[in-house]
Amino acid sequence: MKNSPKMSDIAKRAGVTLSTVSYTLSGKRPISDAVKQKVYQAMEELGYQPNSLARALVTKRTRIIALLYPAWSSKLGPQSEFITSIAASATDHGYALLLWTSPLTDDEKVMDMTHQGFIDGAILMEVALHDPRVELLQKQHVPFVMIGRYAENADMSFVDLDFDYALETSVRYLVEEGHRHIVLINQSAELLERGIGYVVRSRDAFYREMQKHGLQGIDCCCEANDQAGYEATTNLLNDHPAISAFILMTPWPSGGIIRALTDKGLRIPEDVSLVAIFSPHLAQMTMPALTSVDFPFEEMGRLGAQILVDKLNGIETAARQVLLTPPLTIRSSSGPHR
Amino acid sequence: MKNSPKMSDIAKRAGVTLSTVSYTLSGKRPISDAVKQKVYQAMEELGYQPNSLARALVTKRTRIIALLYPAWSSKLGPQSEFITSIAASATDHGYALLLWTSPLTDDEKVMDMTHQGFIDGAILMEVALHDPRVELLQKQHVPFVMIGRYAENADMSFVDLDFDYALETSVRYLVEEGHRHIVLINQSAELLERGIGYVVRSRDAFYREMQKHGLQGIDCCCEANDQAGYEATTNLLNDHPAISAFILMTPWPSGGIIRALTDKGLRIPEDVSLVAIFSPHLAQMTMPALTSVDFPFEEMGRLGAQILVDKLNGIETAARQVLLTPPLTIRSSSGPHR
DNA sequence: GTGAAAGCGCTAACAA
DNA sequence: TTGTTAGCGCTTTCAC
Repeated sequence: MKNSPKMSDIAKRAGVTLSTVSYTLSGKRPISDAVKQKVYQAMEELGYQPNSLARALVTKRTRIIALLYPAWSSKLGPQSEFITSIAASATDHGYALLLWTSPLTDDEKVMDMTHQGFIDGAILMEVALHDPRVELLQKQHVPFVMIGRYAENADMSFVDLDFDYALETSVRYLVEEGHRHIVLINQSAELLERGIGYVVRSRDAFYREMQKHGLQGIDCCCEANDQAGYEATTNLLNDHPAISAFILMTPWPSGGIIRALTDKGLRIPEDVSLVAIFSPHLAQMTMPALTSVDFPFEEMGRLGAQILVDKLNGIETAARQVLLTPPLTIRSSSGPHR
Repeated sequence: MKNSPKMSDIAKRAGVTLSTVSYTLSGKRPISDAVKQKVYQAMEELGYQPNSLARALVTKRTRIIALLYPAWSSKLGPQSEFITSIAASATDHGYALLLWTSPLTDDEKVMDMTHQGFIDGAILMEVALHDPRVELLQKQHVPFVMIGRYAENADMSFVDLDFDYALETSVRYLVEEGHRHIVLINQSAELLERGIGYVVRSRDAFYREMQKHGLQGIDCCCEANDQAGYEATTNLLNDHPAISAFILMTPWPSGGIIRALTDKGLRIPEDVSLVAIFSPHLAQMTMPALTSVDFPFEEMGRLGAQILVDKLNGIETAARQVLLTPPLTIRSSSGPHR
């Protein structure tokens, strides 16, 4: 980092010019073997490392993509499962991933990094129905793809779980098993208020499907911890003793939920059925293992990165929209109502 | 991104020189209010966004730090809990976090990004006892801190959980509760073979403490999934029917472990005790909630970022070494042996 | 208080 | 096959 050799140093030592060194490195020009030898040797001897900052300044490509996620979800929780798959996929395509937390509030500074040329494109997480980041990115002509969806998605690329489908499937399954009193344990109230797409969509889809079956649903926002799950469940059970099924959108409270059920003397799945929308990992960590619409974090992350990279490479210019519909996997937490 | 205005454009429009614009922005020189006005207005009108790539080229600071983690742990699992806290902390200090997966195998390309001046410093995760990345970073004079430890840590900064302490504590607790046949469910065999610090240290500390009590321990590597947990437990129980306690180092198999126990007709904690070294979130997701040395992901990540930033800002030049010793939190998965 | 000009380390025309 | 040179968009020294 300190006084590192530059191309001119290599050139001097190899007895050629700067550009020859550059071309040797990039291979964009035929170079005689003799010269190649000398250049490589000089680089070796001096321990040369190209300065990609300088390179990026002229090529206008950094090979870095940003992952933008709201600052308030620093406890990203399960969402963080996206991160590793996006990063892995980006790496495979020769890109590095820059994590960039943007306070949704401060529109000005949000993109500080974005526009300054540090990134070639962006992936948005936790997209709200009306997300200021979307407009900003569009205005700045930064290529981006969303994990999640905006309200109005024409001409925008995204990858999302089809939450409408996920909740229809879950509700229908439970209803077919004879359940009539079903509750949706949704994400925290904060996320709902902020209008985060999947939180709103899940709730709406839940009620829509319940109505379709002539049933009245109950929904409830739950903070992402054990305790909150316990309390929410206890309260719900007190208020509506007829409840026989829960749909869980968030994993952290599930321990508390199961404990509350057990403490009430209710058995799973004999007395109460549980259906989750989790990653398979998490769905199988509880006892009993949860029936679940397995959330395809891995696939979604990979696809998101793929789509962005294609866009950056000019392979795909049209918007790509992917909605995934993984099947319901029946495990041990659900069964017929009796 | 496309034809964005540069400083010279602002200068022209404001009727001043390039350098005046630069100084107006940086505030490193007194500028008359009249000029300031004109400059700001011009920036406003043209929608100016400074190009930080160019800036970084001259200042030699990108305000980006890299998080290096081995490519093979793309399913970083719980380790990913570090990522969000590191990112949040970095953001607070004005740095962005660049995720960089380095194949431990290919020493050459590992640091591709590092040396090229794109990053000011690095945080290493999943540090092996003999980690090639450490030597590379040292050779390149890139400031770094480790989450985890090297074999030889003189003059190097790190933050780590004190696994010796964690295992001593766990074993001692179980022994005091009367358990004599204790097994350690460790991370996957691959991690152990690669010599990842905490995996090796945990195993060694486990046997050391068992020996201290005149006991013979059993350890077992387990892949990070439900099924592996089930099988490992079933096999262990068949081979050593006297086992009455498990220490769990990795969360994903725990569902399978609990199910295997239940299927054998063993109750927790009446017949078998479980002690985990997890994040509190995960420890409380199972039923019963796990007694655990709560893994301080949040704190470790925050501290790691803090230490690196201090180093980058020249506040702290000496190496800082932090070893955390969180207490054992007794929950419902453990009790006296009988 | 402001301006002129020399780089930062590289890429890529343009020439030979 | 190789050399020369003009930038990329900014910071900062040196002058005024």
